Amino acid sequence: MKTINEKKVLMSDYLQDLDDNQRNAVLYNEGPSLVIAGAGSGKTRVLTYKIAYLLEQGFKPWNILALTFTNKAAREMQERIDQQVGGGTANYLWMGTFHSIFSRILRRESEILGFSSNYTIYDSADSRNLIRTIIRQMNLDDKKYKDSVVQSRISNAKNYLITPAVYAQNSELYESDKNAQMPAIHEIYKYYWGRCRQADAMDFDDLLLYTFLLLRDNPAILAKYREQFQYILVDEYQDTNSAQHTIVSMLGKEHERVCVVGDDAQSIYSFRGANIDNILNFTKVYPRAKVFKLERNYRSTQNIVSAANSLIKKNEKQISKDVFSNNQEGNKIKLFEAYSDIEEAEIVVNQLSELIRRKEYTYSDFAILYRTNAQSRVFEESMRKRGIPYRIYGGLSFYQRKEIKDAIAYFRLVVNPHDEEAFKRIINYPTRGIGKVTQDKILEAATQNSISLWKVLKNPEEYNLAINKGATNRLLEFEQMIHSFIVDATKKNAYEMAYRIVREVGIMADILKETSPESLSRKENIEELLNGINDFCNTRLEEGNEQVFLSDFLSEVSLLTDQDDDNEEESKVTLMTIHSAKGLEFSNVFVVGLEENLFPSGMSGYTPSALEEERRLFYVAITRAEENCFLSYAKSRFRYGKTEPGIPSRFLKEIDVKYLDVPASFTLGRAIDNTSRMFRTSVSQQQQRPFLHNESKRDESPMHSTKNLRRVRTIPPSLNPAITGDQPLLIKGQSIEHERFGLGEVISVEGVGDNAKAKIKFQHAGEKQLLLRFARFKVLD
DNA sequence: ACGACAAGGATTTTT
DNA sequence: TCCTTGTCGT
Repeated sequence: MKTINEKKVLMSDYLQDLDDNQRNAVLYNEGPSLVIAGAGSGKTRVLTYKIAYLLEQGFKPWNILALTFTNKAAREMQERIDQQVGGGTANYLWMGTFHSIFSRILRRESEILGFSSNYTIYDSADSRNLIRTIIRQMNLDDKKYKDSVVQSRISNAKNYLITPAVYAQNSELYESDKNAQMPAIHEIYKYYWGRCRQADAMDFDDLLLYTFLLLRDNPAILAKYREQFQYILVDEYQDTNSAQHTIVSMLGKEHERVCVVGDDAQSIYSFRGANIDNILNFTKVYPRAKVFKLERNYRSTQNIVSAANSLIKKNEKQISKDVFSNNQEGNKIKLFEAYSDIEEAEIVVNQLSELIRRKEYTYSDFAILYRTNAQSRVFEESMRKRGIPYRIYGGLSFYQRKEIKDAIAYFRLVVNPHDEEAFKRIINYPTRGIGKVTQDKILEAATQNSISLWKVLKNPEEYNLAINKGATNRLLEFEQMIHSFIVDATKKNAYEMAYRIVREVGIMADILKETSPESLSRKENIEELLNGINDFCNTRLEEGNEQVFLSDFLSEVSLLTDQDDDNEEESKVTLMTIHSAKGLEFSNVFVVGLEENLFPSGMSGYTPSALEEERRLFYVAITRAEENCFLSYAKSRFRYGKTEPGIPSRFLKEIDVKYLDVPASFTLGRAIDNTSRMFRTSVSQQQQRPFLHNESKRDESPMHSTKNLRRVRTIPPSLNPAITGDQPLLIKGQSIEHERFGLGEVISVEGVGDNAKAKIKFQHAGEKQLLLRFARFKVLD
């Protein structure tokens, strides 16, 4: 079905792997270009081939800036480029997420902005907590000032490059805040800004905003990066916010070798500040821009593509395009109607098992996509009953678990003692008799004097901390403990430090004093974390770094989320939200819960622009399917502890009916049938409900404990036993197999014993310098 | 300092 | 209904 295959491509003929439009997009590099890449049209292929082509044309990898939204996308692209150009060249590309690339720049240039190069990155929980603290300290009514709302307003401001000073002078913002009963937001923002600076911390939005300020206010620095980034590529341009858009324009200003790739029809992140106008207006901002449209869908059947087209046609705001498929016509999209959410799950699971039985699909060929995570439960239950293996995406990620955050908070404090959020998190965890009263006093003193909590702790007398002898001693003890870590952290490697901290600080002891299954899982998580740090160290050492510090680990980890590609062998049905499914594809897709007030979401307020985004979301959902797409809705649904009636989603009527296979009972446009709602609460419902929750509670913990842990590999930290002797282990010309880099040949060896290094040329991973003490490999001949 | 209990809220979430 | 957060009593 796929006309383009994934085989390794030779330099000379890879362009033949592209269709005309793709090839034109790859070959045009004279000025700005916009590649409109319809769903399934080979967008990543164009990007990777383009970069390979640029390298071939003589661009140096470090002169190419390629920005993505996820680490995963960056990683995948890097791998694919590496396969094409080899030699490890791809490692020198400036390729990564906006946030990781910008944080790299900021660490380098931090001083001029008044930050240290070890600045902490606050995640959104940190920033929300700080905002909550500030609201309280300002004696504002936290009923009116909801931390999440304030946070999102501040975040929005930052995404539009509005600093606190500018915010305070903007009457429009003030009016809007006043109307929302929150006239003091500009002040909260001001304090929040100052507090982050005192803490030597940036939140995610700051990484963009400070990059902008850096470039705007320092012509020499701007010139330097303009010169460095000779070519700029941006993936998923429809998801960029104003800050990202502006920074890209600044960097690309002179040469305008800017290529952005995206699909306006798949813009589904406006709630995170993404501005669809960035892609819609690209040609206005860059009048010379050449537009390439990739309209051939290689993924889905004609029916699926046509159905999706007929839906998205209803949107006003879009770039005209004519996506088509030359694949088989395929089956119509089948619509299922269910009485209840439970029945919906039954129908879906039945259909799924039937297809597996008949048509040689395996579990991993199926995805169940929904609008909200809460919808997963019934499907889980249904599949569990039938013994169908499944995997749920979403929920708490590894790095959001309490024990992991606790441990990392210690690491953070050691690397940057001014980190307020880390400080507050662990000052009394594990319990060491520093209670709320003492903490509040420290916080007050720090706020009054505009300094970090750590400075107060270092110098309690100077700030007249009115605390008793006992508390003073305990604070001193804490300070000394952290101090001793700080001293070591610039000498010892990250793993050693982390291990020591986790043990000495008493986190492990605290976890182990319980014996529940949960605490076992917590212990395992901490171990995973340590193993991950160990892995991280080893990788860095193999790459030739002399030493790897805790700060090195932290600067990476704060921008990681574990959108793991899980290497699970077992085939499983995928359950996820539509948002998380973007970019993925499955043979068979079920899009469920197509009801008013759910999809489109009731929270959207049904404003025209929100509805358009919901519609795009539906478009994304349908276009995930390669062969079969199924839609379903339930006439009643259990939500927030109550059963609620469901009306078929308006979107169902928007798909041209000729691509649909609808049940006899379903009349498009019909008003809901009142009688059918009444059935919902009858027998089966009431018996199944409690059963469902008991079951899921019991079974979920093992599922969750193993879930998401795959990010870090569990390899025991051991030195390579073969290397401990003094004799040279490797000789030039030998073949080895490395655990991560695969087959390779020894090019040269230098040093002996612990310091022995070898240069290895790997078949796929390019040339690498390995410190043999740490490298994990075996000699082949 | 911690457990028990009530109250309130409840999309989506690449970093 | 479930989760998080805050308060109260010990």
